[in-house]
Amino acid sequence: MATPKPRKRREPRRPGRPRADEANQRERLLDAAIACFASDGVAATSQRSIAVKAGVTPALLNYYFGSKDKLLAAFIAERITPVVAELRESLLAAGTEPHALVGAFVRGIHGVVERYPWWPALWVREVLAERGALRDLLVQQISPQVAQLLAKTLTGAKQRGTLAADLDPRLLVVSLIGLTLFPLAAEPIWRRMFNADDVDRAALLRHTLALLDQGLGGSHAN
Amino acid sequence: MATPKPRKRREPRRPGRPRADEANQRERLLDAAIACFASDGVAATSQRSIAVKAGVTPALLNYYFGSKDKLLAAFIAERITPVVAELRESLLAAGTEPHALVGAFVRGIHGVVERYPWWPALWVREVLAERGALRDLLVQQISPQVAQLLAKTLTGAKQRGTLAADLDPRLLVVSLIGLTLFPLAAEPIWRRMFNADDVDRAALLRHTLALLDQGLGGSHAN
DNA sequence: TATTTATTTGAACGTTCATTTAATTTAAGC
DNA sequence: GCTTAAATTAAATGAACGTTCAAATAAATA
Repeated sequence: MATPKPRKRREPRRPGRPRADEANQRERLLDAAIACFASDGVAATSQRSIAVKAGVTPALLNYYFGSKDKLLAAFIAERITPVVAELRESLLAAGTEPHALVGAFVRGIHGVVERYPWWPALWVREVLAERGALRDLLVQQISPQVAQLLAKTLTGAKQRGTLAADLDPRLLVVSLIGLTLFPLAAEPIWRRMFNADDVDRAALLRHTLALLDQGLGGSHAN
Repeated sequence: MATPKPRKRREPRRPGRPRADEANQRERLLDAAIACFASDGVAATSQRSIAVKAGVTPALLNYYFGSKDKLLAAFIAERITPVVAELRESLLAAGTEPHALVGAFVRGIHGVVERYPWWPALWVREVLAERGALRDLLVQQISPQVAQLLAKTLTGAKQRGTLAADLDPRLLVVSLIGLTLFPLAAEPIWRRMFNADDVDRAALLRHTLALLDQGLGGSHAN
């Protein structure tokens, strides 16, 4: 467990306003919630487990957020939406040439994950599931800002011939996400699986860009 | 909902052994469980919700499976493991040339998903999560049979120069899974997102193989 | 036909969940 | 220093959970 346990272990915290240290509880609680969401999934996370991780009682969560639903809403508004807006900006700055655009996307995702390690696991998990907690958000808000933008630009590139003819621009967006988000989400697994301690994020990034650039390469009969 | 509701709707089923129709309850219950697992996640699925979907009481689940844990174990043993073994066979039959091997993998996954539509969503969801219900299974049993086999063969190919030099064979396995399983898991989403009713599974397969074959293609300055 | 065995429910148990309320402690403002 | 406001917990609520068990009903066997 990465999260530090509640500071001292002395007597079990009594009621009452705390001694002025330990400000920004709200942010701490959000952090704890995200950690639980990422490891157990949103639906399977109880307020109790979040509270335990943060070293408080479940009642405090409702003091700050009102309810479980509102806690999720706060998480989305304060920790998801801003990052997506940022990602969109970097795409807009990358222009319309496919290799540059795709590179910007892959690098952009890597950049996000660098700062928010929980991002890919949570994202993959809560979007792909039929009743995932972030699914509606993706389709209604994120997708227009990022995926549609990408697809539109790639469609233009294909018409100009700067994108291979047998690729579907819309499917390429999906492939891109699968090619970046998935390996990052699965990182702990393939590290263990392949004893791949020698591979760092930069190597993963290079590998991904190389695959996108040229495919498998080598000679082949097919 | 795909699962047919309990046949008749008359009076609310009393106790007692049923009238000889409606055999293989066990399989029906497993189907219902899988449907719930796929849409809500394993941890968030209650026995009650499975029972409701199958039109029985929660007690019956425990009659057939003993407990929630054993139900999960039965699901894995009876519905996951056999398919993996099958997939492994098709890889062994594909030989060692990278393009053929990779093609066999991609086609193999598509074949599995054709028969078991719940496969990708469940897989992605329960493996990527830190405490996912299938994670240990993957690392300890599936991975050696499929992923390690792939990685080993690809490593050999790279040494013989039939695989691009700047690809990492182990990471390529991860890329492959991301490139096939992820788009299939996300199918309902990108269909809606891009109004992509014109794209069928065969088109997705062609697109994926094309991307693997040549990358983005087109002309580029980079 | 009589008896045993298999399958199913209803009802109950103790646990955990999200949420509310009252009490408690400290900080902040006057 | 007094009063008010903010932050926190303990305790309580009712709903949902997994599980167990006796009773009920039909099938299978003798």
